[in-house]
Amino acid sequence: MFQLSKRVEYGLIAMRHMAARSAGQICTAKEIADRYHIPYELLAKVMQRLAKKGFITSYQGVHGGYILVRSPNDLKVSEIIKAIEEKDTVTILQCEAESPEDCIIHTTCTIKDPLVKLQNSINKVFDDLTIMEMV
Amino acid sequence: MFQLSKRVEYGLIAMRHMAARSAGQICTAKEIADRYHIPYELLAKVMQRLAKKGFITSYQGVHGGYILVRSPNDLKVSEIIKAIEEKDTVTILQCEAESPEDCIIHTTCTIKDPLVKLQNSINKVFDDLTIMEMV
DNA sequence: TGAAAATACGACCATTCAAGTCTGAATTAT
DNA sequence: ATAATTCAGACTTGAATGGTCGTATTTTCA
Repeated sequence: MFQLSKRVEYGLIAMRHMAARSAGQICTAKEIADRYHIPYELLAKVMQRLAKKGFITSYQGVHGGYILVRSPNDLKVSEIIKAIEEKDTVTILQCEAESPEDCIIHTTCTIKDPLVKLQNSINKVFDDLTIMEMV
Repeated sequence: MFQLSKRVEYGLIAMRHMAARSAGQICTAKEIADRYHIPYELLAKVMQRLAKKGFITSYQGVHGGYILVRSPNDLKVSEIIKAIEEKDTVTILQCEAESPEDCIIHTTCTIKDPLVKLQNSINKVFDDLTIMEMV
């Protein structure tokens, strides 16, 4: 509970790794998987997702791999989490996640307002950390 | 992912509810379950846990129920989360949760340090919000 | 031209966890 | 006694997560 998924952890490790490389240098999924002892197939899927979302560019073929698109200091951790989880919010409250009407509690939910404020504070924390600061 | 569990949500709702009551007034699990349309059995278990951890005092029997032990402005949200989840840390990183040796990555994990800092910021957010501020 | 190295994509499985339910106690006021 | 409550488990179900596998497709290069 209240943990980042392995997918996100792997994604952050990969992004950090690429950021540490000199710009424009290509990285393969295999190389990263080996280096950090993480399962290749899973990492590969994460990177494919990151590629699809435009964070990294993919190159197929023998000397293929991935390259960072944006500058590390322009890459918020929050963005990467959202991309990997395919959500557009990082939400601690469950009722927020689905459509508000689905939540039976909704109308009587007394903790929502204070926790939304708390949510904003947490979002800020994730927004403020960039990949740049991780390398 | 990255959400509070229903248990925690229900627990916070219950704690807030009791805090809103005049001090010393007894509340039953059934009353709270009805009031907020949450499943009684689940809420009951959450409150039993909170009782065991000393946040509320339980009274059995016909006019039994629960009463807040401490003052609402002394009740950090972080404490309640930890009590309900039976963890002594609220941890976003998975490698942190188990014993560090279990994590194969551990030795090569590059994102740990920065995320621990981020963790601290988040902890602060949960520490700073009290039940008092929710009522 | 064929083999090798890489990404791309989807199906699949196993395990865990959360949520919820149920059953049966023990306690206590009336 | 009976009813209302907490207490303590076991149990079921469903979904999500982590991980694996198989099979394309693309590209380089010997």
